[in-house]
Amino acid sequence: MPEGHSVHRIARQFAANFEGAPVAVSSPQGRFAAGAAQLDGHEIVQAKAVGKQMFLEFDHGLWLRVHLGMYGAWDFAGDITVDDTLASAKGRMGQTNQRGTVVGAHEDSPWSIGAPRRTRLRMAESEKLEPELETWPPEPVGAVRVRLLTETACADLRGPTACEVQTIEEVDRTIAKLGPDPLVDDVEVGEERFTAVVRKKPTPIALLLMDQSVVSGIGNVYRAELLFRARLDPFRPGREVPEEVVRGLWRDWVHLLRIGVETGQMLTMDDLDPEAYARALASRDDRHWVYHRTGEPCRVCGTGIAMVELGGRKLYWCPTDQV
DNA sequence: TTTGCATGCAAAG
DNA sequence: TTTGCCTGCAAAC
Repeated sequence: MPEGHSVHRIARQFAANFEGAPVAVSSPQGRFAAGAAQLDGHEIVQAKAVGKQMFLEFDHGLWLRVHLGMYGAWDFAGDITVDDTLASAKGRMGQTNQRGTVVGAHEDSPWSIGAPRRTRLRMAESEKLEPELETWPPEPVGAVRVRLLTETACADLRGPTACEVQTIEEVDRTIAKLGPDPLVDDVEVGEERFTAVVRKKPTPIALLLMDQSVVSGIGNVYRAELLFRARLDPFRPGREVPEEVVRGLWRDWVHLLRIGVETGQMLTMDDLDPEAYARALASRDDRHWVYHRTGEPCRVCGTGIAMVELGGRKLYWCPTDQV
């Protein structure tokens, strides 16, 4: 269940492991057989992420567009190398806590990015112990929509909302519909675009933050946390939010997205004191200000965290602090 | 053991 | 506005 940070990490994985070599493209599940045939045997020349969408450019000018949606995930296998920006996640892999649980198994790792998938993680661990028992290429697990396979690396996609072949014109059209992404667009230009749009709309700011045509990459977790960090009423119409507060939301998104891409986790309490922050890092249940904390006391004022369904998604906020 | 929920979107109705 | 995508997990039986 990825937000923008996961998709940028996936694109970096492809850039580090799949560019510049012929890729066997197949659809073990069958639903993408025609598309796979259009790409099979070509080289990936570029991996690009914009918001929650990822695009792989092949050497004959066709692109693969993937959107993971709620359930989608990529599983990587084989000789997967990570660049420096992903190395911290690799370092956490295989670490165990006192109960023997793999720390970070729910988080993005070099081997699995997207909705939680444990199967491939276990395979990656057993591989270290008994590499001679591993088969290559690995047997597809579940409904694999598309498999990208080089001599040394394998990527399986399951459960995506979107997986299609596009021309460059179609890619451009898709991207044109998206709001600014701090890791794609110049952050100053992005701030102006975001601020101008928000300040015109009568729509509640909570809905605008989730609107991918207003700003790219924010999902339900980051939405709730950004609003709390700004101490902003989620229902305030965009055009009634003071300009400096709107700009602050954008700048905080730039900040949180960078942390998310670096760590593979949606860390939103970095403004805590160091001790509390360390506790938050260590515990999955203690990680957010308001997200998924209905009825629990606000970490600042103690008021019960409120929740309503807005636009089909759950919105969490502190009715006392967010005004 | 079963049920329902979930970090999201697009297509169908 | 509703449905489908797919799967892991937590909560309820």
